[in-house]
Amino acid sequence: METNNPKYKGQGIHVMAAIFTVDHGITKVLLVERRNEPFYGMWALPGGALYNDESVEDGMNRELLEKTGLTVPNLRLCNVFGRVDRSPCMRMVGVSYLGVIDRFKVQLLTSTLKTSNADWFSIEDIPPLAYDHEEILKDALEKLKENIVESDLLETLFPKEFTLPEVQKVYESILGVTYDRRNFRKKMLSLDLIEDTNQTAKFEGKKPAKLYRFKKGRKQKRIL
Amino acid sequence: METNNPKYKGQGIHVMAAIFTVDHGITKVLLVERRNEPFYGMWALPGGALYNDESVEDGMNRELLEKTGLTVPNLRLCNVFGRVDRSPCMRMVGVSYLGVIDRFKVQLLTSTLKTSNADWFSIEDIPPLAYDHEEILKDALEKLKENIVESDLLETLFPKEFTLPEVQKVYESILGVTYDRRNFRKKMLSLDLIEDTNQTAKFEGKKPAKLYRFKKGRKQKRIL
DNA sequence: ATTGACTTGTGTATTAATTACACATATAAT
DNA sequence: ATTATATGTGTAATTAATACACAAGTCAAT
Repeated sequence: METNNPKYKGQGIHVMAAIFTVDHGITKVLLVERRNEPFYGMWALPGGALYNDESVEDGMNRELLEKTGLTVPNLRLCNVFGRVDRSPCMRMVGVSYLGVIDRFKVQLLTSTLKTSNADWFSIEDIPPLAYDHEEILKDALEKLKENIVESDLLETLFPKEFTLPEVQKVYESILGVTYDRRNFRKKMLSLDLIEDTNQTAKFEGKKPAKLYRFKKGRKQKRIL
Repeated sequence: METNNPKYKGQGIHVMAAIFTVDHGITKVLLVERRNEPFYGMWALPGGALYNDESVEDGMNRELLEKTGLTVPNLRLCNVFGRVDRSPCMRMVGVSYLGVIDRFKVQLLTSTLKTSNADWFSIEDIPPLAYDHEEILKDALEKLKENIVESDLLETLFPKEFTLPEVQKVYESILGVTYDRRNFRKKMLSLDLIEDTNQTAKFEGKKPAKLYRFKKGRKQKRIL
């Protein structure tokens, strides 16, 4: 077979994830600090080399768990990075994934075998990244804007109850726009996606906001 | 480096393209007949193994050219197929691309070193395909429906002049819907994407239709 | 040359969706 | 009690999408 043809020899697949969160109106991304060469000490998107005995998606989930302790639902393919020289050691094709999660509802591993730190960085203030991860992150942010209008990605951020001002703030942060509160509410309520829980919660400390939840068994829908 | 770790050894990347065309109102896809094992004699999406000295995109373009003689502009990433056992010989991660082209404006190579035939197949009547290409094609067709509303994909089908009934028929074929002629025309003309050439051509043999062309320097736009 | 069949081109009225906009209410802090 | 702040609510205006019918250019048949 072609395994011994030098044309194809020594290729590998690199998976990495851009996991976003919204923290008090600031869109942030999850980065890890490398404990090994190459790029020792630099920050990077969590990820690593794909094993032979796992699917690409399984590899992505394994790497995320190993390097950050997180299991992120609704991960989706983001892009493929295929430049010949994008990795200094061997020919690695990069496959990026996109996800969102509520950083306050998960516990981050800040040190693992291969990472010496992990943290959330404002997308306005990203340190220099290993490999071509700056390009990959920039691309993922564009895809995030296209994808956040999908209801199931939103549910990943709000798996239980949520208030409408919370949801609005997420959209405004990620998309970099502002919406009229009445129109946003009207739109969300008209989609038959969420239901009132008849409870209230304080979102930002003043008048209590109504709590909603996603309806069961709904279809994925475009929200905005 | 990790090259000798059996966990990562013997991985490869497979690129393949789902190239669509619309032929007299029928959506068709380009397939090639394999001249080699595995899957000898079966039809498959054009593609092959990525070389070490080429980017993923370059590899896709090379494979397309080698196996079909075509250069397809505006090729775009479609999906990644990462199951462990999707290729019988070695671990191959599949990367699929999506494109459209006017089959009457290109010359197809019907026999090459690795293919004994190439042809356009109605998407309603696809033969059994090699590897997991049936799944990949089905996925590509869904993505085509999402992507055909982009102006630059449309321009690949109509690089020079075109009539509005032609464009409408393409949409109706690919999306499987019908549009009111007046509303379709109004929408297309309102987008500031196309301009009148002040010429006419016969589209389907009766009253001559006006010829339009895409404006230069326009931005990509969502059409429907 | 006339007729019939076929396809293209055109405008308006209706409906639906989006946008713009102002005030009352619940809570916390003083 | 007063003040500050964030939440909840309805209606009018604008814009976009949809529904719909007839005239005109070409070709083929007579």
